[in-house]
Amino acid sequence: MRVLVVEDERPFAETLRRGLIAEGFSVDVAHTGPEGLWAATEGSYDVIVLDIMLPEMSGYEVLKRLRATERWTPVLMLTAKDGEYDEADAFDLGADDYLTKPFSYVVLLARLRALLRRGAPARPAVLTAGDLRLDPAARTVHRRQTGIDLTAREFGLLEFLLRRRGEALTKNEILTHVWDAHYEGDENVVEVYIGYLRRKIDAPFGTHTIETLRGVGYRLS
Amino acid sequence: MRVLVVEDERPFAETLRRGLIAEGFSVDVAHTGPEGLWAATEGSYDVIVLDIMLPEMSGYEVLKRLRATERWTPVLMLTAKDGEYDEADAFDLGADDYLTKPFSYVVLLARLRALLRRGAPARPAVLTAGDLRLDPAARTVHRRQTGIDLTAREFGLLEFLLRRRGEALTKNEILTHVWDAHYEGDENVVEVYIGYLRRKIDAPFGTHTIETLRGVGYRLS
DNA sequence: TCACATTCTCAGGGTCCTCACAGCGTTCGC
DNA sequence: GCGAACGCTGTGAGGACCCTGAGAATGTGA
Repeated sequence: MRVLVVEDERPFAETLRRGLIAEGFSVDVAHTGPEGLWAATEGSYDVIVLDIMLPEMSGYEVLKRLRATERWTPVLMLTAKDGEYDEADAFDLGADDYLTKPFSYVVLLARLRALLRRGAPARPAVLTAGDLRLDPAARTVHRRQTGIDLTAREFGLLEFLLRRRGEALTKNEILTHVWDAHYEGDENVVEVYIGYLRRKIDAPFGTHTIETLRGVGYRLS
Repeated sequence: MRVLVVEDERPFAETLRRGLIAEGFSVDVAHTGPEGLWAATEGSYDVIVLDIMLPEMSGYEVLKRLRATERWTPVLMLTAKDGEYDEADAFDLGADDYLTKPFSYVVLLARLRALLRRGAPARPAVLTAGDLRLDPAARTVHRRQTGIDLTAREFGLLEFLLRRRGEALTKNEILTHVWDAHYEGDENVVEVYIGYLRRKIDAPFGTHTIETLRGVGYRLS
């Protein structure tokens, strides 16, 4: 099992390396963000331990760029308690687990093994946007700790928006994907359902996830 | 496989050249920025090794100008540890990888091979002009770190100008492309929307992106 | 069969965009 | 330096566009 450790504090990285090797892992270490990104992209690791505070390029950025290349190697992020970034960000970007420094070595090992057991997901199982999470398999939606009940249509719409997060989507596009390829009705039905979604996923939380692009369609942040 | 090496320190450039030839590459060397830019633009290389510190024109500038001509040859940048520019800049400008001097020759070779395997990246989706960026898919516009809100018409106009960057465009041409092929109204509407755009993308930033060509039309730098 | 949830249609109302127009400033030719 | 052509911009009307509440139609479970 190959592990990549991206960590700039050399003594700490060295301790980790030795410990993991003792456990039978094969370990590579990178000390900067770009170095880590390159290794993660080119090497074939089974799991990556990624510090958030890194020189030159943050772990945050490394993870983002790695996922942008469609590589879904499990990543365990190390976050400082008082850091600029937190767990929400980590999950948002596609981290599979995280640990807050300082942590016990035993816990790290346990989490690593858990990640390895799980294996690399073909693609992230859960779709997220900020603290909004949608699990297509379980057909559940959560914001923060709260579960949200959606009807089938609402769920389909939200899933589509999440899968194309950040893209501007026309009502027509939405209709053909969420409704039917040859749907003949009025586009207004999309507006109506966007309204329903907003009342369930935004209004109660004071958030503003779905943007209206006048004359174009909608976009999920 | 053709490699272009742009590097001003001649002994170092020569060492690189010999090494790469020994590996079976076909190698050209340029010793200044303009020379390198010309070679990169005119020749058809599979990969370019580009030093950042160059006489006359920095590697930074060479890369920017090369990408401005819509050439997406993979570029590996060589950065000095204490340099004025860093890796973040390199990536931002469209470098595909970079190495910090001093580096091991073996590492350079490995990275070069990785770049060649990956092949030339597809043309990036975003349209840019200086620090102005427009993403057609997301329908977003940014200048520096700031997001800019545009109406549908404004967005359509800016996208058209960006796609034909550097070209002189008559109002008529603009009307038929951004408005409608058989638009019957006054050409003044173009002037009006150019005005709107300038107030949003130029005035707040003290820039001057859209030129007026009196008696002709407009041109985006 | 009834009650309820869900989907979808429709129309009213508010908001923001688009564009015409006219006056003013700028540039250019003579 | 003058006049005319050209471009810029403030104002405001009209309308396209979006949101929403009401309720009909359809589906579903008890």
